[in-house]
Order: sequence, then C-alpha cells, then structure tokens
Amino acid sequence: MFALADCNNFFASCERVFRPDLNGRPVIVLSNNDGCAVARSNEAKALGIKMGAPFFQIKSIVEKYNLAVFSSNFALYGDMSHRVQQVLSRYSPCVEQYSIDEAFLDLRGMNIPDPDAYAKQISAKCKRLTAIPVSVGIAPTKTLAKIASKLCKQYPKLRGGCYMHRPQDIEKVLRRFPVEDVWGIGRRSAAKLSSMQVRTAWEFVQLPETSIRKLFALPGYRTWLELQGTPCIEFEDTLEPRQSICVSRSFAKEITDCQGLCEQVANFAESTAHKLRAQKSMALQMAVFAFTNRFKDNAPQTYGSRLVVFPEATADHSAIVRSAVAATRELYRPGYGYKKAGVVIVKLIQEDAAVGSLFRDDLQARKNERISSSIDTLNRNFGPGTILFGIQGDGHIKMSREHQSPHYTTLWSDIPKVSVK
DNA sequence: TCTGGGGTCCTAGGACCC
DNA sequence: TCTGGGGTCCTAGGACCC
Repeated sequence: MFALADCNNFFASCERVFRPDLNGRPVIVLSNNDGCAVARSNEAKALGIKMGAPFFQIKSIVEKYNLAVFSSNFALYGDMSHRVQQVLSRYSPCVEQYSIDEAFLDLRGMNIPDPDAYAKQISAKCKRLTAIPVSVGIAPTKTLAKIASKLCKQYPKLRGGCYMHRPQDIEKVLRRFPVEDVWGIGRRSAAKLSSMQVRTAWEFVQLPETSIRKLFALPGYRTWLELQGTPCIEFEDTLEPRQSICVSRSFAKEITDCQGLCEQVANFAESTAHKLRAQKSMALQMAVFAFTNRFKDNAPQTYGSRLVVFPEATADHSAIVRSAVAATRELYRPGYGYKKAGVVIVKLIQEDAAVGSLFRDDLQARKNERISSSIDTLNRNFGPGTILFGIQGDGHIKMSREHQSPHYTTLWSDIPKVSVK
C-alpha cells in the first residue's frame, strides 16, 4: 500500500495560517509577477476562478466578491512544506516528497491494522501541528492513492483520509472518475481519449492492452496497469540531484536597455549557481535566453538565446555570472522590449566526479572556490542577497509583487546589503 | 495596461562505430 | 533486380507533472 498526502489549496492555506481572519473568505494566490491565479481556496474555486486564470481577467470577480489576493511567497510555502514533511515522516520511514505540496508514503511491510483510521490520523496530525489541511489517500498503487486523496477533498465526511482497496470499491470510484483527472493523463491524451468516447477512468481501464501500448506508449501503459492495482511507478525516496537548474522570470515592465537586462540575468545566474552548489554539483553548459512580450501583437518580437560551454565543469559564482552576462550582451538586440529572461544550467555532474583540465590554473581555481564558498556562507547566515556582484544592481528582480505577505516563518534581520565589484 | 516557473521521462531519428 | 547487420550515443521535441 501507498499513501499520498496532498495539502489542500496549499498556497492559499499557507496564507490563511497567519491570517485566520480570512477563513471563510475567498483567497487566491498569484504566480510570480502577479500574473495568474495559481492557488485558490474552496470559496474562490466556487466563484468559478480557474487554475491559471490571468489576474487582469478576473479582477471584476475579485472586487465584487471581496477576494483576498496574495502575491506568491515561496519563502513561506517552502517552510510550511517542510513542516508538513516533518509530520509525515512520523508515519512511514520512506517518504517521497513529490512536490511542494504532495508526498507519497511507502507503507509496504508496515503493520497497519486499520489503514482508513491511519489516513485520517495523518491528516488530523498535520492539521494540528502545522494548521495546513491535508488529504491522505491510501491504495495499492500510487495512481490509485492519488485518486483516493482527491475523494477526501470531494467528500468532507471522509475527514481527510480515505483507504481504497477492495476491487468493487475501486471499480465504483473509477466508473465516476473523469479520465482527464487521472495522474499521468494530460491534455493531449485526454483529447485522444475523448475522441474515442472514453470519458471515465473505468472506460480507460477497459481498453485492450495493445491499443494502450500503441496509443499512449510506456507512460500510458503504466497508468493503465496502476489503475488496475498493479504498482509499476517507482517509489523514489532518495533525493537525486537535479539534472538541470533553471531560473527565469517575467518582468513587471519591459526592459529595453542592455545594462538593465544584464543586471536581471546576473541575478538569475547567481541564483542558479547557488542552487547548483547547494546540491554539490558542477555544470558543463549553460543557456541564457530572453524574449519579448508574446501577447503584444503590435510590438516587434524577438527571441534570443546563447549556449555557453564551460571549458571545464564549474560551480563558481563569478564564472557563471560573468559568462551569463557575456551571453546576454551577445543576444541583446536594441529596439526591443524584453519581457522575460532566464538562465538554465545543464549537463550537471557531481563535484566529486569532476575532471580538471590539463591546463587549469589550480591556484586561481582555489581562490575562486574560496570566494564562492564565502558568498554562500554570507548569504546563508545573513539572508539571501547579503552579498552581491556589482552587475546584479540592487539584487532585486524587477517583478510585480503588490500583494505579498510577510516572510512570517523565515524573517532575516535587517542587515545592510554589501556590493562588491 | 495586465497572461508563471521549474522540472522529469520517453521516443524517434540521426550520427557514428565495427 | 540486386546494396549487411548490429550496436551505442546524442539530441530535439513531445507529453506530462506540480
């Protein structure tokens, strides 16, 4: 058996923990740059606000129904996620953090006399210790556990926990479960299924194996098996280092000057370097990109990107920032309003597997490493952005965040920022 | 006026090897 | 008319997830 613990309306719930006055009032949380609604309380969902709805399109509803609106506050959500994680780890030795608001628990080999009570207990404990409402589904496969947890949200009577295992119960649920809501069935597959008159998870399961293999390949075949109770999606509780790291943002106002664009890209590059070092990896390649506002039909459009191949694997802040800025200068074209840019580092290797170049300057490399680790230490101990490269400007990404809540749980003391050339 | 960000896996096809 | 047979590796693009 596997459990899936899924935090309800996670970002909205996090905001409410520190604003209990908002209970009962519709709440939405916006994506970066205050672009789209990415989390909605039940009340907001009931008003018809869709996932990903552009904020400017729903402003009339927001005003009419007195919605509470928040800019995204990932410092808060990450910390709350960690707290939920701590609680979950009491209930299984093997926890797979699947996303910021979901985790699988491996219950195989555990002696749990009453799994339904167990699910409800996990949910109640999370609520009590973190104030976040969590839906816990327990079932023979991960895909079925996902469905079981969705049932908790649909039926409050389940009190946050649902154990689904008898074939006749599973059939009953699948017969009513829309196939497009199944984990692993995305937009494209759903459209294909719809044209075949397949509407429910049960109808999907009834398709013959050969057509599943042909139409949906391996991932679809796995989903098909999982829905029938055969586990075939691995449980992954070991945290593998990322294979790529991307930092990109849209800007509040389009950027037209090269220096302004370089400042923003330098900030993205510094951030990728930080994440790279945190997982003890080094990068062999980096791509930098920037483009104009694709929604503006009447403005000239451009998309520029450059690939940087490092002479040897690096995790050096200054090398990454410097190369990113050089790449930006190359791709920049005057006369355009850049709306979004980003940095992606790829071909990552673990630092202990790095092979030095025959021609490397070891003394300089050691100096750079000391600088980089000092930057890490300062920013870790005194807060992000404590020390910056000159090219990063004031260290802020030019985003709209008009509705941001305080970093309630991760406040940094107000230490003056230092800039170095 | 205003439209997010960050990942993974799989597959087909090309390049290359002997 | 007839033009080998097997591999591996890499890449781009598609599909999916939250």
